[in-house]
Amino acid sequence: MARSPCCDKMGLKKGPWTPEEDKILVAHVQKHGHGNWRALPKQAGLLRCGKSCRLRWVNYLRPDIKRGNFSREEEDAIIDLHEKLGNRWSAIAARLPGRTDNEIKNVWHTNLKKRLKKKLATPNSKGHSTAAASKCDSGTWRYT
DNA sequence: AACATGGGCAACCGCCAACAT
DNA sequence: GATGTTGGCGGTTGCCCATGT
Repeated sequence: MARSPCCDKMGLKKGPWTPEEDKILVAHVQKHGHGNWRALPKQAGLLRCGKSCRLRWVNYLRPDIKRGNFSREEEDAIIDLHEKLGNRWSAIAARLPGRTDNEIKNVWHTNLKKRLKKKLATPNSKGHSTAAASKCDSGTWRYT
């Protein structure tokens, strides 16, 4: 299938978004919506590709996004959903209002790292590899 | 006080599926 | 039905900051 020549276009900005760009994007989306991400940056006067705009909006600028630390309940929900759904971050995010797939993915990776470290530090269950994880009834994780 | 290391997060890349022509 | 376009998703990378040495 054809690949979309998105960010490789010359003259498009990459890297962190500035507050000015955020303002422009928010104002444009609130006024016109985001029917066409590809056309949006041109209409809004942003030197970004549509993908970049969409990502910024979905992961950071959306008004319904809940910022800040994850509660214990949310973490438990992520763990539970991950067990059921696997790495379907968007599906998990859909069940956690105000959270984005990117955020959940980040949390998972950092938590997984922590848990792996913990597990290696306290090898109370011998012979487990690190290939897969499963939840025990106590809420702790086994990497089998 | 300076440097090294690790963690957390935002953003990018590449692929795929759905839709349009 | 074939081809092109767009949006969406998951994996990965790079930067910044906090902490340790």
